[in-house]
Amino acid sequence: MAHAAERFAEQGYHATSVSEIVRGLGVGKGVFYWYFDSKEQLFLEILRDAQTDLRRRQQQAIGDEADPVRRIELGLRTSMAWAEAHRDHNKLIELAATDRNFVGALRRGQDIAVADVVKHVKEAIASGRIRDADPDVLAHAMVGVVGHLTRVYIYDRGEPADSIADVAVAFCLDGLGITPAS
Amino acid sequence: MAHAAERFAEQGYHATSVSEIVRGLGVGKGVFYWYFDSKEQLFLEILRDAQTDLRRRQQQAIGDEADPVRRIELGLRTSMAWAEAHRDHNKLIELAATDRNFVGALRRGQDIAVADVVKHVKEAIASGRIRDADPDVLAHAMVGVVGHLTRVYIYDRGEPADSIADVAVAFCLDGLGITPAS
Amino acid sequence: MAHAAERFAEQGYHATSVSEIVRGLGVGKGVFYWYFDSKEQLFLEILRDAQTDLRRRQQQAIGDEADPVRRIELGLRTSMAWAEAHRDHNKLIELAATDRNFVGALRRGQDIAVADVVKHVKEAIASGRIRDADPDVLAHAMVGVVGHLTRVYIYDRGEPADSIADVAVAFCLDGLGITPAS
Amino acid sequence: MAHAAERFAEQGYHATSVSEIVRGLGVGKGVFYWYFDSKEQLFLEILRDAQTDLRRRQQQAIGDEADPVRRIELGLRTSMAWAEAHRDHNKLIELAATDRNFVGALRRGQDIAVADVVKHVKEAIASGRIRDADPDVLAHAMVGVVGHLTRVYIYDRGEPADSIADVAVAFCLDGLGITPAS
DNA sequence: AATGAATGAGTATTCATTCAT
DNA sequence: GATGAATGAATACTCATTCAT
Repeated sequence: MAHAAERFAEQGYHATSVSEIVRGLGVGKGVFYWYFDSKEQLFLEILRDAQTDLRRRQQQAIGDEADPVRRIELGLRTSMAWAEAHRDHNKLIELAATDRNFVGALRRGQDIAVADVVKHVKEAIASGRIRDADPDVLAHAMVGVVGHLTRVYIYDRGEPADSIADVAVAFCLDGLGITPAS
Repeated sequence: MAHAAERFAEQGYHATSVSEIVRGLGVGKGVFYWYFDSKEQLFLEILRDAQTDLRRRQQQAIGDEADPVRRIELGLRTSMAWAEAHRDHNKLIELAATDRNFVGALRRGQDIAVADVVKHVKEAIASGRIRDADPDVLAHAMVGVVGHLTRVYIYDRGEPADSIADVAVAFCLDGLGITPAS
Repeated sequence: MAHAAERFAEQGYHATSVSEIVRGLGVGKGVFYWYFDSKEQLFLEILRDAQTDLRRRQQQAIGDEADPVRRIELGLRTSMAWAEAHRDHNKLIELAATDRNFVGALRRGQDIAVADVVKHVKEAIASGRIRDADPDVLAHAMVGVVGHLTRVYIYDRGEPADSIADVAVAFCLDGLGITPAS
Repeated sequence: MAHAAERFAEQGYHATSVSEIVRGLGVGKGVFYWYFDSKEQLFLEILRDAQTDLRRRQQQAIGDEADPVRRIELGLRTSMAWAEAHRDHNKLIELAATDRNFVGALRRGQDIAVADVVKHVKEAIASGRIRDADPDVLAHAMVGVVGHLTRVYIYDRGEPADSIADVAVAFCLDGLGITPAS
């Protein structure tokens, strides 16, 4: 799966053939179909693992932090750090977004991720720390910021995740209309 | 080109065959190759037209507005309105981002679009209206917000562009650290 | 036809499209089909003209020469000179030999050409100037010599026709078992 | 390869489709591309094998014959016998001569074959058995005789190789200006 | 468990030919 | 006489998937 993820990330789903994947591993085609029903299922499996892994990292990072705003910040930073460390898997997530066959599975995972953020946002709104707006939209806005900045700065321009994360966090927290913790 | 854009948007580039495009138009396969050198060139042509059109709309919308912050806001709103009216073309732009063959052409167009925004941001920073940060990153952050909210709310959930644009604008302007015009 | 002959000679029959022929002439496709029923018929027409022209040249060259051996020699030399001057048409003749659709037409012309030579050979045999062998075979042997030497020396190596013709004639006349005219 | 050679010989290279080749063998199209990179490569492979085989036969036939003139004669006879037994492969050689894509490969093989003959001719000239002329031209003249007589008499008219070989040999040896071995 | 030869539907593209203008 | 847009059958080639070994 790691090898396949690499190939998919580099060349896209269609441009990567099963032949190429197994050749790169030095195994026969039969063994591929022993473990996976189809190329599509392989992709979905990698995708699910990626989403699961990202979520676990975020939960670890947030730990038992009490401040919801701080939790949001940790989530954003973890996203970018994870994306930097897992280029291939993150590329797969982008890939899945533009393919009819995968967009469903992708969304299921993303809904969960967004729900996590929404929880923190709601809490912060309740305590007056964040301007009163639709928490769902706010969460998605942050997802958009982090995703795009990752793509442009970390992937395309090769900048370090944490320096760009500083700007992303500043933009997002301001965008949420944060009032400093009293 | 309109019909092809529709098919590409719906099914993706690879899943849409030349056969299908011409069949849907009730014409022969040869006529396709009379007008386009290849399926790839067709896609690129549609992509370029889409990017050109979006940019023209933005320039029209901004007109000769003097306030840079207001120009940014108009740009954001126009993006979302255009995306709502041109679902297919916007989908194509998303598609292009995940395909090696198109990402180059896409980026060329996007660099121009971002440069437009960066100009306004720089001006606003110079006049102290926006927090002093890398204008390039700020512009990209806004692109991320608008793109993602469009995808999720306008496309997937079918909400009207202007109501979601209000939230997007609020998030972005706050994210820029705007100080109200004195 | 001259232009088409050139293209066919250079690229072969299949590799030369009707589009290319008319484009090179700056005319539309319609006019092509006004003058010719098909690409195949065009080829056959050029072929027939080429064979006719070669034969006329040979008859002119031979004139009313009385000596049959001398007539043979003149025929051989004229063949090579003509091939040098009409590279394209000669190439077409070679091309026709390997294509089912043209080999029939080609053979009809070649049979006539060979018959001309056979006449001289028979006469020379009758007068004891040439060894008594099947005149048909002898004629074909000479056709083989001239054709192949033309291909190799005149076309591929660009040598002048008359110098190579000297050797070809010597080989052929000796091959016929000529006894010097008494 | 045998089946493909047959189809190519009968219909020509372009008129023979990969589909037809595999259909005739009762196998799928994929298996063709498992063994060959392309239709072109298949043709080249058959061509090379044919040329290699012909040369081996000639070398076997000549053995350690001491007389260069006799070696030439054996070479000529072997050529015609081989052509009779390998109609398809010989046709392919003719086909290759008129196709830009194959003429290079063809020539490489033919240069070797001619070089073999030239060696014998040179030796015979040195010992005064053959008239002093360019041995290269003489060799090519014989190639022309044998090739053409094969085409006309063995292939088109179905005559036995050895009877026509007698005439070809007589013509060629006379053409070389042979003086009987003293 | 594993191989890799075999399948065949599917793809992009070409090109001789037609015909409304 | 002439144009060139339109046709569609045909072509070489790919690749996810199967299955006898």
